[in-house]
Amino acid sequence: MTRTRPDLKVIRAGGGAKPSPRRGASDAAPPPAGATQRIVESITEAIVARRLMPGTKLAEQKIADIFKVSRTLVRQALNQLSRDRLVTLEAARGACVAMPSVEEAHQVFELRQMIEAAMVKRLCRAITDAQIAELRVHLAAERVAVARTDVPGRTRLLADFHVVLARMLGNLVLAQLLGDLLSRSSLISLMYQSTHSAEASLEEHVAIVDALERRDVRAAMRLTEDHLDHVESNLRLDPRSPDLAQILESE
Amino acid sequence: MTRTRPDLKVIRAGGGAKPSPRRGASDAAPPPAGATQRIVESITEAIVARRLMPGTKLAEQKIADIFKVSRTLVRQALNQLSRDRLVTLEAARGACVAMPSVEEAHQVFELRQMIEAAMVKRLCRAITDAQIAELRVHLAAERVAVARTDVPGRTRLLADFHVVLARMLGNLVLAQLLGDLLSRSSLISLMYQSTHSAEASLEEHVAIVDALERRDVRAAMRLTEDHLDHVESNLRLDPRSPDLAQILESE
DNA sequence: GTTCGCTGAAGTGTATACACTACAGTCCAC
DNA sequence: GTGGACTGTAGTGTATACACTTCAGCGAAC
Repeated sequence: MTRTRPDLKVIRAGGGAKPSPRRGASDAAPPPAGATQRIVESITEAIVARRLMPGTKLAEQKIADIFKVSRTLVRQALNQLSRDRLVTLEAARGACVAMPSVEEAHQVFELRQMIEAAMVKRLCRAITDAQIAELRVHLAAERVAVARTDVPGRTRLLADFHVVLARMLGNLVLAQLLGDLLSRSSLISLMYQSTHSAEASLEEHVAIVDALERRDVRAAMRLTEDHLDHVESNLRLDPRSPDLAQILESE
Repeated sequence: MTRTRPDLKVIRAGGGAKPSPRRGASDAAPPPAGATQRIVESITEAIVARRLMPGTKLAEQKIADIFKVSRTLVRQALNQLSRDRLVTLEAARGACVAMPSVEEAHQVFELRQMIEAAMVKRLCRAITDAQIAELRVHLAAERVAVARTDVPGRTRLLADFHVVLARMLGNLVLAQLLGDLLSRSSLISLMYQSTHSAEASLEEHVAIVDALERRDVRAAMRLTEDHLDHVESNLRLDPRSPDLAQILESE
């Protein structure tokens, strides 16, 4: 028996409102930019915002009805999402919101550690005072969201911090890659995290910016690696409830 | 006027023969793994093997005829390829083999430098003697291909060296990412490289493996960064013929 | 009572049809 | 002779149709 299948209409909750300024710093593709992209962004946002739980079946026709389009466009969207690893496609069985394995979770965080440490290293040499100020503004926004326990907002801001860093290197390829990894990280957190300490993440972000301001390469790298270690170790990666549910369902 | 449009049948030359053991160390999806994937791999292989030149128009119906399928599957394949940045999709104008800009080329190599240096750093602590031996075997194969000036073979082997390193960390996410970046690098080399010194690349690979064998972290990282710097600086990234052609065509 | 096989519904995989956009070549007006 | 509007064609964007796979439910045989 499948658990309470959440109504797929959650996909649209707040869907088109936030055009998700990510995924296109170069191609400013506004509203008429293909209906497929709209579907991709809505579903991505729904997953990252934790309205769609891992394992949720994504039936093509139902999504098509919700968006008032044909299955053709939905299939394109699901294919794209599967390349982002946010949904899994099983041959002739359809699409589900992905359930990343413990191993995959670890690999994603390891890769982020490698990339973000290298990124911060270069940033120490390249960052300007204006960019430092910009980071301070971002941190202030994080602090507000954390203070008012605005869960969706703080989740997004805490993740965007890393993308903002990436963009400051002026490397769009890097920025997009990190955006993808952060989406996957969101899904992983959703699946395995019990109580993530948003306050701790915020303070670690502050420490990283402090190190950047001092141009302290060694400290910035170590703080970044520690931060990601900390986030990962706060996950419940030991075989517990989510995996249990998965096992029970697949039997 | 478009330049001499090479016959699209080049897509199939040697197509299904080499199932391209890349792109799926986990999902061993052999022949019946969807016709779409077959098309993606054929076109990818054709681009990387330099049978399809940058800018070549990829008309859906023509490709559909070649593979004896409907446009539906071709569209799926082209969408996937566009996410790999190997082809560009222009709204209502169709698909072309991508022509990465100078800026994008630099960003790809910068990202590779960041990732591969970090990868080699970790590898110094984790690599086993058996894996060193495996690398020596790979280097021997590279040497043979370089010696007999087997251009397609040496190109593939020189690129695979980096993927082999990635796989040795046991991180599939990393390995797949690097595979994608190497495809893009191949396209970039194809577009901008005049005479790449395969011998130099080979010797630099040897030096990296030597450093790995000594577990010399500092040297391994520096050699890796230098290697990629060298490859990039051997490209003709100054505005020359390819860009000129591009500019003339877009006016 | 359990297990195997059947059947029907639901859903995916692929092909085809049709509308619309972009482009080239032509024709007409000036 | 040149510039601009027109029209035909090629090609993309989306929808729909149909075949096939999967799965749940039911019934019969053991």
